[in-house]
Amino acid sequence: MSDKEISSHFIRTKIKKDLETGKYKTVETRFPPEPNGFLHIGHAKSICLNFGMADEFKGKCHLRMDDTNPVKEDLLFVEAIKKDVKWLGFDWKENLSFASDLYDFFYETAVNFIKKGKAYVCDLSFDQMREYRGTLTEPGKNSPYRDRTVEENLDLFEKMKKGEFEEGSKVLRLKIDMASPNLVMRDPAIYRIMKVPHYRTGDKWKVYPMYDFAQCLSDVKNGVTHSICTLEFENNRPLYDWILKESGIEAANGLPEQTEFARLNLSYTVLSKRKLIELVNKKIVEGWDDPRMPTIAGMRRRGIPPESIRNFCEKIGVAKKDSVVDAALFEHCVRDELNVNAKRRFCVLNPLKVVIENYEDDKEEIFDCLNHPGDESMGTRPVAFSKVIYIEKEDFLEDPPKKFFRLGPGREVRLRYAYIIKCVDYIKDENGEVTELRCTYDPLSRGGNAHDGRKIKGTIHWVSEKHGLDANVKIYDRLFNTENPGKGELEESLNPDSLKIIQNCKIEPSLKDAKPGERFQFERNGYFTADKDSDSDNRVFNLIITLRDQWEKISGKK
RNA sequence: UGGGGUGUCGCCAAGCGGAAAGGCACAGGGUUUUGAUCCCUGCAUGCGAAGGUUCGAAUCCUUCCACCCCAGCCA
Repeated sequence: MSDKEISSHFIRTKIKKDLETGKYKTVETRFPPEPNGFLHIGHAKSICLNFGMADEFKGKCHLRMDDTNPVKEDLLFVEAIKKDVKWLGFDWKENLSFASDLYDFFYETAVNFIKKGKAYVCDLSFDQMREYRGTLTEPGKNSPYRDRTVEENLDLFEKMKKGEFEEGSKVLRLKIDMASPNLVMRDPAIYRIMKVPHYRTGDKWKVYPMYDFAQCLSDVKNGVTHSICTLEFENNRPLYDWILKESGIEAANGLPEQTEFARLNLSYTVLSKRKLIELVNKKIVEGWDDPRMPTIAGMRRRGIPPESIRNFCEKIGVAKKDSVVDAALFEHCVRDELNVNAKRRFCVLNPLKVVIENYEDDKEEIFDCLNHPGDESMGTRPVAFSKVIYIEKEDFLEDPPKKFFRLGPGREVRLRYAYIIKCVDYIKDENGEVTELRCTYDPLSRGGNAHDGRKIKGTIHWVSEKHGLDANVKIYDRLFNTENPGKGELEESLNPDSLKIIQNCKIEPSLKDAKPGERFQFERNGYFTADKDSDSDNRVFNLIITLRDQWEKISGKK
């Protein structure tokens, strides 16, 4: 990729400047997911940004599990996250860490805050706490427990840790300013009692640190310089800075600095963890890796190449403006990648039988078909041809319009790589549905070119009845019908046709042992990959994405 | 009506005082044994609005408007 393709964004500009001015000697970033769900395309933006900046400036990027809430987190998610980051093409090397590894450090730091008179144990209930906090327009008031002595606080916090108090009865708070116009600074709670075992530390702890406390401390501890997060944490930045400064911690790389960017929103899908969990729990989709999900796992199963996700993340840019990226841009990136790398194959989705009357009954011919018409280095594969073949039902019309470049009574069409055929008759069943075509072929058109130079406008794909194999194909479409399904109930905007299963499709023999992860273009139909449930007895393909279809527009307009 | 942010083409997004990049989408046209790909062409006298400063403003100043975030012992 050449430099001119990469337009700069404000974070890259900032890092460059920080390095030039010597503010930081090195760049260390981090991607800090909470292991309470699967990663999605929105996370991919953050992953590409964080790992991307580290790579570009020869720094490091940490993968840190932000696990400070034992009731939500699970090892299952940790493993899924690691798999997804790796699949996307990033390597955290030795820099994998867990906030939970730092629990002792957090605790000691909290104790130091108490000793300095900067933190206190507060007995206010949830409701009282809310009352004392004030509102957006009115200042809060000091907690009656705010002036406990250092000794008392130390003793109480120690007892909290030992589990001597009920959950919810006490919290440890920072002593900042209850009148601050920024609610985050109104004596935020940094430790709460949770008598819940943690998936990594077991039942060692009865108190757990909260986000604001753990995030900045994890960052310094990791040696992070540029702490990149999303816009909603902008209000938390003063607290991030306050904690680091007041902690007095010396950092080899200098204190980390938080920079916020706008999270990704994509039209026609949802990216909030809550909504995604809802889709899974309500069984609207088959699971986190349902190919319709915007999760990394779903996209992987769908067949979307990781390169296209990375390219997409580069194309959308990084800024501070709330925005909704057009799903069409993502689709473009997927097609762009697949067009270059997917091998071409034949698959007839809705078979219509064609008998070539003047072709010898038992004759067979093998055609060498290009794996990629634009890239000869990808080679060829042999495809067998015979008297009876299948073509797409929609490639024949009884009464075709002038612009229909396919088959109709008396019309000619080219069978790709094979022969020119002409429809001489067709058979219908009692319902009036066309069930079989009778055609003749032009023996002098072997390979597809007419000997007399006549122009054949249409070219269609085909599969030999004798040689072809059966397959089931899952045709996926967007999960939602509305641009912003995030508003309102999910059910209201679901696309009822987001999954259609087509059975008894005909595929060419070379597709027999296609494996998940191998991606093909089924010519004229779209890009497909073998599903994880596919095997050589029961082949199942997933539609990754269709080809752009000009005909759809032309015919739709008439 | 507290504080923090953001407003440049339908959707993203460069630009940072010298005179509106690029991508997607869309619309034309060309090539084509995938109605795919590819290749041309078009697409903001305008930068949320109004004033002002300047020879010159999307870029500086003033006022206004719109939208987003914050009152979890979530992250």
